[in-house]
Amino acid sequence: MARRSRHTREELQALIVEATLSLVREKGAGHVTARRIAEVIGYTPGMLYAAFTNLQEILLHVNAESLESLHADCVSAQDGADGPEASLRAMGLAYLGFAERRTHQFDLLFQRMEVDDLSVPPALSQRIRSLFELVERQLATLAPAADDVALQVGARALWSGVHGTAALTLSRQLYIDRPHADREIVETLITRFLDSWRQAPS
Amino acid sequence: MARRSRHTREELQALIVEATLSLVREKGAGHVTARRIAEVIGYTPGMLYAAFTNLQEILLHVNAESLESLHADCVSAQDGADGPEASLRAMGLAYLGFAERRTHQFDLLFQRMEVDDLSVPPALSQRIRSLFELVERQLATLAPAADDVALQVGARALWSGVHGTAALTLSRQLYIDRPHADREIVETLITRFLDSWRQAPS
DNA sequence: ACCTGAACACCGTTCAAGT
DNA sequence: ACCTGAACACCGTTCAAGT
Repeated sequence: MARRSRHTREELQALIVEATLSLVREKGAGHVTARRIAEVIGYTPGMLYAAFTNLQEILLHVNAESLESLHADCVSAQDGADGPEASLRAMGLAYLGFAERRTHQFDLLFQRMEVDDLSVPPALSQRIRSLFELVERQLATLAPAADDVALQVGARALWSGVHGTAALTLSRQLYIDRPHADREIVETLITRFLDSWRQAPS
Repeated sequence: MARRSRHTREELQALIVEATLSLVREKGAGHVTARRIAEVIGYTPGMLYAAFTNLQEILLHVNAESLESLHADCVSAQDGADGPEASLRAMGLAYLGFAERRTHQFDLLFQRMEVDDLSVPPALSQRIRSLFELVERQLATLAPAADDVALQVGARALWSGVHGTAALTLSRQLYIDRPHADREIVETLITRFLDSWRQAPS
């Protein structure tokens, strides 16, 4: 086949990431192959290696997009909330909701990859930090006297619980027989954490 | 090559699982292949399919072994502890310790597999339940009035936090720059949860 | 210069054929 | 009966050769 079109490297990268993202959403990362990505965008597999160093780097960019969505979901969940506690609850439910609706993306996002020498896209690590900052901000409002370390540790303690609940729900390892158990667990977690946080934030 | 030895199906299964476990420990599940397993035990790859239906089933049995170790670690951590709070703290640290020492096993254990039609080995699901029961028991001691549902939800809320901390630490997504941040986070989590739990367990 | 097409060194899994 | 060896339909990645 002849040359199909002229795309700059950046356009090719965007095409590839978009195609890969849709494959991940539909089938899961396990079914994504270089040959299938190439097929979707109408190129040969070899061409991918002109735009990225390997398949793993492409998946890292998919993760950056996923985290962008997750972050946006959390921010807009907070928008409708009244006060820091409601805000944290809304964020927690949004996080669970993302894990349920975009299961394959969530899986890929938190699955440990062997990142040999690839640079993690800056958008990726930046968005994770931002997520924690959203939590820290609400905790700070609830306890203005808390210092930075307490806020950082507290936000990570609380959010590890939300994340763990989402992760265990997806891997069906929660072993509890109640409808919407995940939401109940996250509600409990947030209630109890804030209970204690309000009394003594340090 | 001629027949090398006579093994019953059960002996073969044990050989295979043991070989696979050691490959997982050394290199991670991503580097485990049917050909490598066969090489370790001195058979041909095809033979694996006389003992198991596929590679995935073998990995499920590896998970059963891993969970056995994790459970044993948690139980023996409790043995040295004085009282329910110390017991939960010791378990939490043991859980983190397992995730750190046996990283590849932990990864495989909580990575979502597409379990087509394979039966999860009963030892596997049973051990997860047992882990939660260890937590429930300590929570019950702290609040004898708590009902079963509160205990189940509480144990999962608390343990999702411990699990989430371990998972985020391994995937380097905690983004906090403190030595032993994971332990600090788990300590915080347990302290705050119990703080609230003691006051109002329901 | 951009992209292809073929190749290389791998996979998981099956199954006829050997012993 | 037990196990092999070869095959099938795939992989990710590279790179000489075409346009």
